[in-house]
Amino acid sequence: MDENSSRGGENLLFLTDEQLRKGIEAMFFAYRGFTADPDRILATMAYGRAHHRAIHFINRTPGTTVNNLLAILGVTKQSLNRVLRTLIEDGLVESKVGTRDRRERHLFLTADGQSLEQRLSDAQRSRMRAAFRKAGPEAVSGFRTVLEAMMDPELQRLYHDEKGIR
Amino acid sequence: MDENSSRGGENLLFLTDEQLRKGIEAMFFAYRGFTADPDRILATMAYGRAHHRAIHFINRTPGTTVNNLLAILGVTKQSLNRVLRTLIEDGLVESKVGTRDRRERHLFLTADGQSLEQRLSDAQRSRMRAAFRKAGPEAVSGFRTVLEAMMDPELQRLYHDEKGIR
DNA sequence: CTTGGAAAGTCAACAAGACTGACATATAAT
DNA sequence: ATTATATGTCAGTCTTGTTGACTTTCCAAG
Repeated sequence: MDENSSRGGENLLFLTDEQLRKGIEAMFFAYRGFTADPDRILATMAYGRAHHRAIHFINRTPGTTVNNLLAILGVTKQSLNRVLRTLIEDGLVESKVGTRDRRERHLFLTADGQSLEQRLSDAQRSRMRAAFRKAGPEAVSGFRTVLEAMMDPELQRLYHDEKGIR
Repeated sequence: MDENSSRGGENLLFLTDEQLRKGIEAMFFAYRGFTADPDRILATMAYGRAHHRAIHFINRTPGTTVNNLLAILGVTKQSLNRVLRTLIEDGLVESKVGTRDRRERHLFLTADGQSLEQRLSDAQRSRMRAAFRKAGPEAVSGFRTVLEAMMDPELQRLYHDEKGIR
């Protein structure tokens, strides 16, 4: 595939360092926007981004185990445990001992947890919806394609795992 | 899954909650990949992501002032100062008193600073180059379009500001 | 049945990197 | 001379990550 064939030496088409730098800064600035809205909500309570992430993936995959969550979030169990403990204490998350394997804890959002999840993801979704609308379906498809290609292979799998339970 | 059904009258096209959730997770997983390579390099020295960001934007806009950098990075001056101080002490960044306005400090990378910038951005660029190659020019264009639409308007301006000095 | 090891949780110590608030200094602008 | 701006610094707090050591529970292989 010579989409970037070097005709005459250095014709890299769209892959100049300048274009790549632009892509890098796009990621940096866009990620700020991406997290800004939920961050504002979280700042009003004793929670941070780590709590949001845990809540998001428990909501996506109810009954997921702590180990599953660790793989998805990519943090240590001590770090996740601190977050989960506060969420459980505050009644947003419920931890149920596994039936098949009683060592495992299965995690669920309570009604309160679901309500916070809604508030947070509504804020995040509405920004993304606006961006998707403005950009159009073609652009959205490209957005998803590039982001997926940028993930580590292991995370690519987790990204596709519809319900995260294997 | 009635993805594109218009319930009631709202034509949501491709913007189902499921599609938006997928976009949100794509951002989350891709950002991990995006930072993974420079993070590995930085972990071997006494620097972190904050140093990388400062170095990146000083390299992009040599002679930029502390205030410019503050606006771009979106942190407090105390936080930035801690980072800049170590970079200056370690001889990676040079701070020059402004000629027009002697209150201002203009920031430059030293040779050592440029060399570290190269190492870091080479790592980051090579991942992005691979992702761009794999995805193709159409997708890259869409990627940039969506990310830009996701930024805060103020950051959109900084993103376009070619050399960051106004 | 015993034991090895996996899963989960706990405690402690620590660091990066963000924050606020208060204050100092030099310089520019009015 | 006064006020405003740009920068730097000290002190304290918070979230979120880390490592290391240890315990409890419990499945499964010997």
